[in-house]
Amino acid sequence: MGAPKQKWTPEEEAALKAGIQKYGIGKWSTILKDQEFSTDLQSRSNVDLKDKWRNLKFMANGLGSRHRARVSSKSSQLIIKQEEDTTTSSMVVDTDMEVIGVTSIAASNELSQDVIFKKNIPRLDYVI
Amino acid sequence: MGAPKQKWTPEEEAALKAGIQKYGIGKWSTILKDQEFSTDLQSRSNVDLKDKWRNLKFMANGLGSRHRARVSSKSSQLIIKQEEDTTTSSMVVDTDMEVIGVTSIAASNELSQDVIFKKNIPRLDYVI
DNA sequence: CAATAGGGATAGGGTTGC
DNA sequence: TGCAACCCTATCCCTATT
Repeated sequence: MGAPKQKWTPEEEAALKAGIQKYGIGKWSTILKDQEFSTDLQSRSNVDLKDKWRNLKFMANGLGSRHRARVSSKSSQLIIKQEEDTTTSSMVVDTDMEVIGVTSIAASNELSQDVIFKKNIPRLDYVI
Repeated sequence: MGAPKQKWTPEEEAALKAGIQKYGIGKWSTILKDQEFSTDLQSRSNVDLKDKWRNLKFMANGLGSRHRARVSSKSSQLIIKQEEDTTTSSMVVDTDMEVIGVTSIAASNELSQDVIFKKNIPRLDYVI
């Protein structure tokens, strides 16, 4: 094992969120190359950023980890999908820099759903 | 609520140790997939293997269970680290199939420490 | 080939039952 | 009550795809 397990610090988490605000979801390498974030994220790879974001997403939706969410009943299943084209997506961020929402628009024949979440107070009623 | 506490048999324990000899520490799923061990370990998961190995490790180091070990003073703390590349690691096993030692070699600039243990007679003097 | 998405595996803290 | 066995899940790995 390269690193025995490097826990994410609040600084790293904040840098990741700020990077997502600036470039959008899925632009992990772009975020890493930005001097604004590269200092805090020095010890992280683009894959690390992807994995951490996945984890944050599921933490925020109030259902716990992604594995727990997968065993929920089909009727209440949350299927979260991101749109790759940042020009068609928007993000909502509160004053504390907590990402509270991401809305994406389906392109062409690709299915898409909105993902809306908040860190401490899940707003599942917003989710369709 | 989970499984009714299935105690490890000597056969299972031996299979686990043999698997570790063959593939190295941390290759739990690989061990389970090997037909040589899958029979004896049929009722065990990769996580079970990991947990059992952790118990064996702490039993062997003479400090008792891992929960007790956590309250020991920093100066006497044992920090155990494994090298992932099995081609650079070796293991020493006695005739009774008791794992008595594992030595790993640091790769490139990565720090590494040896872990040496014995089941009944701790050999802490071997640990640096 | 560099990067991303997603499934899968591992590590380590926490919990439970005997 | 201590400990072996088991659970939870953040982090890390592997592979397919583009």
